[in-house]
Amino acid sequence: MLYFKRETQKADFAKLEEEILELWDREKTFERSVDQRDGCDKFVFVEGPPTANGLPHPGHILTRVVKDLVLRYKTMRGFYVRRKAGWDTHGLPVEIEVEKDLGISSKQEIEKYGIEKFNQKCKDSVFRYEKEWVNATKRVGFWIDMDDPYITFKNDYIESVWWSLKEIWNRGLLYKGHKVVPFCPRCETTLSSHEVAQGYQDVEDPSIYVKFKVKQENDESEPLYLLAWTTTPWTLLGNIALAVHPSHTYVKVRVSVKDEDRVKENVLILAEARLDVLEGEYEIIERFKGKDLEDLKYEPLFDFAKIEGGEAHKVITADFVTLDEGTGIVHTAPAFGEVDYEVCREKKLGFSQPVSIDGHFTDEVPPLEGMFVKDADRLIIDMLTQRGILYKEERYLHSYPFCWRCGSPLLYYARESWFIAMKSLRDNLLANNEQINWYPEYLKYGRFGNFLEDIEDWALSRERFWGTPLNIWLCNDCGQGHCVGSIKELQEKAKNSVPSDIDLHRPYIDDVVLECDSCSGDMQRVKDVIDCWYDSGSAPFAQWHYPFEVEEFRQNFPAHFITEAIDQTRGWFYSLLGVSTAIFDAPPYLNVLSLGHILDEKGVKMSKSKGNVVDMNTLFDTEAADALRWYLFTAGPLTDDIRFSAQAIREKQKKFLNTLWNSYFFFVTYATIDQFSPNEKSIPVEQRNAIDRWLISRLNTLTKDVIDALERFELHVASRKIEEFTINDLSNWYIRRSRRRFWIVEENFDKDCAYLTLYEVLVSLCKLLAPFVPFVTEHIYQNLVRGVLEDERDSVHLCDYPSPDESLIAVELEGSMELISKLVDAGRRARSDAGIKIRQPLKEVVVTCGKDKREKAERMAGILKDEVNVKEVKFGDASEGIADLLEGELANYKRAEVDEETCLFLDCCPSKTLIEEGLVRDIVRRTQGMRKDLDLEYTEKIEIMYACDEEVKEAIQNFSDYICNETLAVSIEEGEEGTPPSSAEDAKSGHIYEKRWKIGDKDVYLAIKPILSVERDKNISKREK
RNA sequence: GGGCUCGUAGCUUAGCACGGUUGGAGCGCUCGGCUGAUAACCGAGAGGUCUGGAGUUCAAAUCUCCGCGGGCCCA
Repeated sequence: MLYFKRETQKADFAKLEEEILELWDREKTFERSVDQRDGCDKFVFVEGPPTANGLPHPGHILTRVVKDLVLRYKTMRGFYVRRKAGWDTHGLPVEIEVEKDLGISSKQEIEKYGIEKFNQKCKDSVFRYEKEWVNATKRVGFWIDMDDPYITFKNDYIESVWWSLKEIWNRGLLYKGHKVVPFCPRCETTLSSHEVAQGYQDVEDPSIYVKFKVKQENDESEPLYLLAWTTTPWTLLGNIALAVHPSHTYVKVRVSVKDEDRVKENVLILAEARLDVLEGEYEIIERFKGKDLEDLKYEPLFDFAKIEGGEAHKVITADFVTLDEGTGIVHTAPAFGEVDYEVCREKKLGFSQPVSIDGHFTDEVPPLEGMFVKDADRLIIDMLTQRGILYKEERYLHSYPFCWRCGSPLLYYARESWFIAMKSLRDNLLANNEQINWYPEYLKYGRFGNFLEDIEDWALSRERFWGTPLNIWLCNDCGQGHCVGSIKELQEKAKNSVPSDIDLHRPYIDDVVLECDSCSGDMQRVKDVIDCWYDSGSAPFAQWHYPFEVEEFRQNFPAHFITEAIDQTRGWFYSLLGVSTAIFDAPPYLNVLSLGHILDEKGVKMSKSKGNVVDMNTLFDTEAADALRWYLFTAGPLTDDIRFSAQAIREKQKKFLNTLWNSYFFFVTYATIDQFSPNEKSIPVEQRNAIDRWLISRLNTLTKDVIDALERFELHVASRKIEEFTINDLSNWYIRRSRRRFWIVEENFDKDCAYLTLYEVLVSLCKLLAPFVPFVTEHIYQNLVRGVLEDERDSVHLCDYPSPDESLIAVELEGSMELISKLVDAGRRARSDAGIKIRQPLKEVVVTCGKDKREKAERMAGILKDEVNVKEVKFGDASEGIADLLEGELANYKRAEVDEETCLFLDCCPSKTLIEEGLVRDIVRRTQGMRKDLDLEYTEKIEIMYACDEEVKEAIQNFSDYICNETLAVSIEEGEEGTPPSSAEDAKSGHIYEKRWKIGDKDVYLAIKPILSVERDKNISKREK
C-alpha cells in the first residue's frame, strides 16, 4: 500500500495556504487545539485591542504573528491558552474620522449635528475595516477567537470600567483639577499629543525681555527689576510668578537703558550665565544663589487680572529653569503652561484665566477685551514699552505647534479636568513593575522605569463625545459628587426611569438625573468622557465583565504574556499597570515583550504621508504568509526595528521554505517509490549509521536550543537556529550525503535506517516549526503523519512540542562531523590547487594530526573518502616525517592546512584505472543529465548507445556494469552517430535522444532511449492514486 | 529641546552583557568545481576608516564621554 501522497517539486505556497485555511475551518483545528488543553495549566494572554477604523499595516501584522508564535508554542507545550480577540473602539481618532466624513471640524458643529447621530456614526465607523482586519488576521495564520471578542463600547465593558472608576473614587484618588492642554482656538477642541506632534512648524515669534519691578519696603530706594524673558507676550496677562533655579548663581547688575529719548541707569537681576543678553556695558553689584531670591515680591505687570485661590507675584524656585536661553528667570502663567500649572499648584499659588475658550481675552482685561490673544502681542509690547518696563525686543525662531486641520497656532490652555492621583501610587507602581519581566530588559528600569519614577497624575477626562462617559454626577444644589459603579446602581439612584439595556453612551446617559444623597437635589453627570487608554487598560477585567461575573477573571489574572510595539510603553503597557495598580495593587502582566517598528526598505518609518506603507492585501496576493512570518522572525531581534520589503520576503521563501520543501519532497519521492512505511520498521537509534545518529543528535541539540530561546522570547535566535539546521545539517549535509542510501533498490538495512531517520527528523522538525510557519508544516504533517502513524493527532497543531532527548545528544559525534567537514573543505581546496576536478577519483589522502583528532576523524573517514573522492584515507602522527609516511615523493601530494596541528595531503597522480574511472563518471554524469532533460521517472529504464575513441571505449567496457547500474540502463552498446542529433523535444515523443559531449579532450557521442516498461506504468498509476 | 534605543562589506546581519587569534555569515559580483531533491551546494577572489572624534587600557567593534544619522517616547 502507498503511505504518502506524491508531491510536486515546486510548491505553490499561496495555494497550499488557502487549502490549509480551509482544512482548519472544516476541522475546527483552532478550537480543538485550545479545548484539548482544557484543565491544563493556563498561559494567560491579553490581546492589546487594535482599532479597526484604519487598515492593518505591516506593524500590526508583526505583532499578530509574534503573538501567534508564542501562543501556538505554549499551546503545544501543554498549556491552556485562551485567545480572546479585542477591539478598541472609542476615542478622538474615531471622532476625527467621522468629522472628516461629515465635513465638519469643531465641537459646536458636532453639537449642532446632534450627539446622538454623531455617536451612531462613530459606532458604525469603528468597524469600517473590520473585514480587512479579520482577513489579514486569518491570512497570516493568527489564531485568535474573533467570534467572541471584547469590544470597548459594549455596555458590559463600560460597566466594568465604571466599577473600576468607582473603586478609585472610593479610595479618594479621583479628583477635579486643571490641566493645561494644547487647544485649537478656531476648532475649539483639544488636540491629542499625536495630533500636536504632527503640526510643529518653525516660526518667528517676538522674543521680549521684561522688567518686573521688585516691591521694596522703602519706596525711595533705587528701583530693582527682575529681568524675565518670554516668546508669548500675551501670556503675561496670566503671570502669577517668576521662577528661578535654586542653586544657580544670579547677579544684580547696573546697566544703562534707554527710556524714551533719555538714557538712565537700572539695576537688574538675572542669571550670571545669561549676562550676554544684556546690551552694552554692565557692572556687577552683587552675586547670590537663586534660592536667596525665593519669595521676593514684585509688582504685577497689569493690575486688572483676577487671581483666585492663592498668592501671586513672587519669586519661586524650580528645577526646570535652565540657563540655555532667556535670563534664568522664567515667567510663569499657570493658565497657559503645563509646567507652570504644576509648579503653581505645588507652591499653592493662585490662578488667573483672562482668556476665554475661543482664545480671546475676557472682560477681566478691559484694554484687550475680545481680542484674539496672538493678535494682542503687538499691543502688549507697546504697552510695556510705554511704561518703560520692556528691556528689549527681538525676533525668535523656534518650532511651535499648529492645528493640523486648520493651521491655527495652538494655545496651551488650562481646562478643568478629572484626574487619577497616580503620583500617590508611585511606590506601588514601582513595586509592581518589579514583578514584571521586560523583554528587552533595559525597558524595565529605562524608558518605563524612568517614566514611573516621575509619574504624573492621570488626566482622565476628555471634553468629547464618543467614549466611555465619565460616571460622575454632581449635585446642582449642593455640589455633592457621586460615582456610579453599575447599571443597577444607576437605576436605583435615578430620578427618572432607566431601562436595564440603556445605551451607556452620550447623549442618553446625560439625561439620567440622580437624586443627591445629601440634599435630594438633582444631580447631573459631568459632560466628559474618559481617556480611551483607560478603556484598554481595563481589558484584564473588563473583557470578562468583572466583577459582575467573576469566574473568568479569577482564572485569567494576571496575564503571563502580552506583546505590542515599543510605542506602547507609555500607552497600553502603562495604562494596564496604572489601572491594575490603582484597583488591585498587582501587576496585570508578568512578561511583556516590546517589539520594534517596521520600517520601509530604506529604513524610514512607514507613514501615509510618505506613501511608503506596504498594503498587506496586495502583499498577500503574491507572497506566502509563511514566508512573511519567517522573514519577520529571522530578520533580527524583534525588539529592534525591522526593515521590510517584498524582496526580502521572497528571498526567505527561496532560501528557507524551498529548502524545507525540497527535503520533504525528496523523502516523499523515494518513500513512495520504495513504499516505505514508518510503521513496519523499527530500528533503535544506536544501531543506525553514524550520520543518522549525528543528525538525530543535532536535532535534539536544536530542540534544546529552540526551547531555551523561546522561553526567553528570543524568537530570532530560535528561528535562525532552525534555519541553520534545515539548510546546513539536514539538506546540504545529511540528505546530500545519504542520497545514495535511498537509491538502493532491494531490501536493505542501511536504507531502512536512512528512511527512518529522515522520516523521524522531518516529523520532529515539522513540530518544532509549527508555531513559526503553521501552514507548510501542517501540509507536510498531513501527508507524512496523518493516517500513517496510528497514535498521532489530526493536526500538527494538536501535537505536543518536541522535547529534547538528552540521551540522543552525542557531543563527540557532533564534534567528529565538524572536523570531517573541515577536512573535506581542505581536500577540496587541495584539489582546486592541483587543478583536478572532484569527479576524477584519486588514490588517497593522508591526514596528519594529534591522537584526539585522529580518533574523531576515523569514526567518519568514509564521508571524507566519498566527498574528496579518494580510494583511501590514511592517518599519521603530526610529528612523523611526512615523506616516510607517504611512501613516496612528496611532490606527488598537494598539501592543505586545516589548523596548526592538522594537515591534509592529497595524492595527485591517478593511475590509468583511476583515470578510466574518472572518464566513466563523466559519462554517467552526462547520461543522468540527459535523463533529466527528458523528465524521466526516477525508476524508468533506458538503453544507451555511444560512439567514441578506443581509449574511452575501453573505459566504458571496463565499467559497463557500473554505468548501467547508475543510470538504470538495461544495455550500453557502441553505435553509429546519428545526423543530425535529435533534441530532447523530439525524444519526448518517443525518439532517441542524442548529444555530443566534450569530456576533457575527448569527443563522446551519447544516445539514450527510454523503455516504456511495466515499471513505468506502475509509477504512473501510483501517481494518479 | 529632553529621555531611551539602534548604526558592522553595495544589501541583510553575527560578534558586544564578561575587552585579547587574522571581525564571521548570507544575498549580490568574478572565476572554478559539483549535481537525478534543491532557483540548491562547494572552493577561490574582490569588497570593512566596525557612524565620526576623544578617553580608559599593554590591548577597544566590545567599556566611558562628546558629536552625526535613523527610530520611538516626551516637549
